[in-house]
Amino acid sequence: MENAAIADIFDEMADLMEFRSENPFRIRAYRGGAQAIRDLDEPVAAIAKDSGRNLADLPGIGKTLAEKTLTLLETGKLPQLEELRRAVPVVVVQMARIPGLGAKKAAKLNERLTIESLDDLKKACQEGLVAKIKGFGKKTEAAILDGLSIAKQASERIYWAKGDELATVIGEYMRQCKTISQMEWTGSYRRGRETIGDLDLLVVAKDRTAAMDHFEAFPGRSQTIVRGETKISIRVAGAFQVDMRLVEANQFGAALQYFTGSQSHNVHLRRIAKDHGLKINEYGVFRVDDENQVANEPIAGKTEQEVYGAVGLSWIAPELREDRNEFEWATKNKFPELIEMSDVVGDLHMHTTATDGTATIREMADAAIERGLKYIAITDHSKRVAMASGLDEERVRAQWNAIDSLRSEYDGRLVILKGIECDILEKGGMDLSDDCLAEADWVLASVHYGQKQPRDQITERILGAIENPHVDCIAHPTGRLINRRPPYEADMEMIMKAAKANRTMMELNANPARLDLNDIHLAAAKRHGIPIVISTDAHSTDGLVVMKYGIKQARRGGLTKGDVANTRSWEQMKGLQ
DNA sequence: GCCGTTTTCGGCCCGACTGTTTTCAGTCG
Repeated sequence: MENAAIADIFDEMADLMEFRSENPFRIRAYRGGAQAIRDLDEPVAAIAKDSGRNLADLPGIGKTLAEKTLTLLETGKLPQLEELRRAVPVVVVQMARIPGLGAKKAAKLNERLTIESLDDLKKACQEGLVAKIKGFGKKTEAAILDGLSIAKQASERIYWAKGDELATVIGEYMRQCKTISQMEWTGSYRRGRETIGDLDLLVVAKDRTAAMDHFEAFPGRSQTIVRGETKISIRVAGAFQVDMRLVEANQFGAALQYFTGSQSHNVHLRRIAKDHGLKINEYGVFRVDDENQVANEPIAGKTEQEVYGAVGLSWIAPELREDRNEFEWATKNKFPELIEMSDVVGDLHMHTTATDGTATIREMADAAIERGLKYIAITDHSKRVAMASGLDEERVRAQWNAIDSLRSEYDGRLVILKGIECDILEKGGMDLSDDCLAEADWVLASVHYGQKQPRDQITERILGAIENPHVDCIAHPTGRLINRRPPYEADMEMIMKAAKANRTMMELNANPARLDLNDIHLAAAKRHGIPIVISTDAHSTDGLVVMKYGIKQARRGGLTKGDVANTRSWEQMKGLQ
């Protein structure tokens, strides 16, 4: 059983325990355990097998969760989970996803009314039955009816790239509001998570009412969820939630830290503050005396640097704030110097009109020069990908000849490499002959068919490609599409060991729907010492723009310039192959 | 359920907003 699957089970247990009003700290412990296992950069199964190590030594995992993990590894099942699933009706879980309803209210509704589906709930609201229950009223009833229609949309997380577009549009609109003197996006968007659940804007404004009015007048707004003294939430583009918080200028750093999260990062930071006799909230850092009295005046808060500095830590890049290794690094002030967009000098995965791209080699080359790149590899599909009219050996050689004759024209400006994205066949082996692959400057190997093969089979296929001496890099190594398609069942630990042993690189595909490898895998690859290649997989000249999303993901994985191969010149790259 | 320079019990991050309340629970982040 993979780490992610075990983590999902602990998370589900935490969710279900909420419906049973269990001790909230016990619930938090399960969530903490889930995160600890999800964030491991090695398989928990490997630790369990190692007689010299103990699962309970992992932070956040104690005796109980260690035992449950072992049970899951051995049997694939957990009796306590089955029990919880039986105890909590599915419809209650569904109800709790409606904005405004939580576990407690959903459980109460189920207890007082006969509700077996969301349709039953709708009917109960329409008949006025909900408003009669103690603790519920007319407004809650109306809110549930409203929430029912957007429950699915509202709970959907969007790609970071899509969030980036929205944030840009809203940001430009908000900048027209003259009373706003300071403004910054916070939350998971600032941390660069691959998906975004909502957007959070932090603002300093002289006239708060005017700032809120301006926000509420955003042309894309469909609804105002709440509006108070310091916080307003609206829905835009259908059901997507955008929050704005107003703070004083001397609180900006504290609020920025607070709202950037992650939640578990904040919990950890506040615990450290407590040990220092301090208290951190969104208004600043405050001294707490022996009597537990909190001082009126903050000792820090204007900048994030001040806030972290107050507890003896150096500033932590938002991409690292997931309560993984960042506090250890901050204590020693030994952070990885995270990669920057300007470090990238080459792009080694792109398509042309020869297969499913929309631009010619020349157009891609010109676009690459405009972006300041020094080299690109043209990597069209191989023949197995018939849908994209993949290249057979004759056509790929013709393309390489064309590249040869273009080279002099681009001499000194851009190196164009003869590449291929060669399919790893379902039955194993490469789609083009070794003789052919040997003629290429750059060979990507990737799985497009038979993605649902069992673990052993698909792992073997990928291992075969890694061991092929002509293959330079494994493209989109897990095949996942965010929110749409799960990763291959492949054994990533085995794949990484083989990649290291065979000097095969691994791709971070920067397409916002892929971002493959993910942050955890990137950290694992770094631990193994495998060079990562960040590539756009562009199918048009505009497609080259996605490199920035890859950089964001790489930073979350803790990668430095040195960890990423295409920050080197092509001459130096050849040494890695 | 986890954890320990307060170590085997007793804590566990912190606050805004809403609705239905007459002082607070639930939800959300």
